[in-house]
Amino acid sequence: MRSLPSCMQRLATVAPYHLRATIYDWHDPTDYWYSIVSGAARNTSLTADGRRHILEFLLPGDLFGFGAWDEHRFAVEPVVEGTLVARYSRRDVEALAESDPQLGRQLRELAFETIDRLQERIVILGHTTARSKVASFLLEMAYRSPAERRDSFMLPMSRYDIADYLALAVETVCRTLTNMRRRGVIAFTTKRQVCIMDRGVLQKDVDDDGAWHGSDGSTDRAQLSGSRARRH
Amino acid sequence: MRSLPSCMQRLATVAPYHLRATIYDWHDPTDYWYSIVSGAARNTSLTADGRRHILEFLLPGDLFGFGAWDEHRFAVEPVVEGTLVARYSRRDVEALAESDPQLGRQLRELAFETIDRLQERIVILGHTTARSKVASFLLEMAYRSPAERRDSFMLPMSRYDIADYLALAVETVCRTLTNMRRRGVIAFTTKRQVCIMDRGVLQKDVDDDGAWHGSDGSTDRAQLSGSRARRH
DNA sequence: CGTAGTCTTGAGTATCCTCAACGAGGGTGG
DNA sequence: CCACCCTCGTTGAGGATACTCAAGACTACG
Repeated sequence: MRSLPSCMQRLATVAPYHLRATIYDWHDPTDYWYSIVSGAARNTSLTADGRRHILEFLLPGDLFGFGAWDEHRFAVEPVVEGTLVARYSRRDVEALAESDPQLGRQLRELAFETIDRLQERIVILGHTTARSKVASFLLEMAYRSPAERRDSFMLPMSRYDIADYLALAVETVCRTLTNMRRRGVIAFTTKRQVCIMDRGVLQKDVDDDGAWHGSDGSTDRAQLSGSRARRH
Repeated sequence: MRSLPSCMQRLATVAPYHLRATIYDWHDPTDYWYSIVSGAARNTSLTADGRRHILEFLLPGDLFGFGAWDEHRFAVEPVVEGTLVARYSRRDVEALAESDPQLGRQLRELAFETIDRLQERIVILGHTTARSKVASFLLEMAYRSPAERRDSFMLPMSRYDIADYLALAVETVCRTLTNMRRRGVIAFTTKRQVCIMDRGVLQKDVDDDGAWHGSDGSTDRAQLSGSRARRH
């Protein structure tokens, strides 16, 4: 995780957020950019029928609030009490970038990182089985955890948040996690503290998306038409 | 659709691509940025089991190839024969931006547009029913079509591409389109030319995601737990 | 200790996937 | 010119996954 440009740090206003508060809301003007200092947040979209969808989880170091519109189209809320968020005046930063092309370049790089993160996210959502989605999610969280905690890390969010993140029902998330625990792939010290016991199996769960029956590979999938195993 | 900065146009190299060619491939160095001049392309990810997933469709005007890595992590291929693509040397453009903060700002804006597009994409993928996904896809394509063709537009990609885009089986895409046609929501002049007959119903299909049974609203969804209708 | 929210498990059902088959259209070669 | 092949598109039948509904255990907190 790249750190933010030092010249931005001087423009930062850091504040803690309560669980019920919003860091920014739908239709708020896009006057600020933000980054998580500690804690975690979720970028959420509320659909017409009151259903909720989580676009991304924001962890320490992530810069967010980017957009080409005048108003935010989604809402960002903390998922842990007292999450510390740094706020930067968009106008001030852009004025600074006007005279400092180096900062402009760094801002571009940060936007590119957001693009990478979102693209990876789309790949995860593109998986079709619950097992593949949950395995992807766990590996993503492991990857985004501090390097010394890649195999035993905290899930700051609730099971409901995970469900809305993966577009699954809460019950399915629970069942899948339980199944992985019973298979010895993961373990829980608490409900929110997870240990990856067998990263290889977890990766295999990701890759086996769509290959439910008969993993012996006897069926020549390359002969089939459709999205399953197409040669390009 | 915003047009690209004029000073970038001078750096462009335009070339047509055949169907079997790749505009850029996995692991290619990220030395160039690109934009579609005419035609269409798909940004694809090949998974371990040979399955394919389409991250986004690229249409005329879209700038792409952004990323914070040295190598591309996905491949972009044309979906129509002879797609015209403009190529820009990343180094040249960034060098230009170094001396022209205005261009740097425009590049940021373009990256922000990509972020917006990807976030919208995640919302679509987050829908759970096939009907909702396909309806979202049609509305997205309508929105991205030229303004005078918002209700009768071309689908440049195959049904297989649509399936891999929405993480559905081809057969499900076909069945859903057929169902929409039978309901009089859409119509086809050819297999690739679609007319939106009732935009309201289509929007309703998007919103009714997850509300399969009993659309009378008698069940107080706010009382239910889980991702279905949570008060936040 | 009661309440509210989170987490988990069970039972039944519906949607979507897989497998299979067929028609349409375009390109190629005998 | 027509047969042949290949891809794309569509429809049908059956089965499995994930959803809904339901209920209970667990945790935090006033």
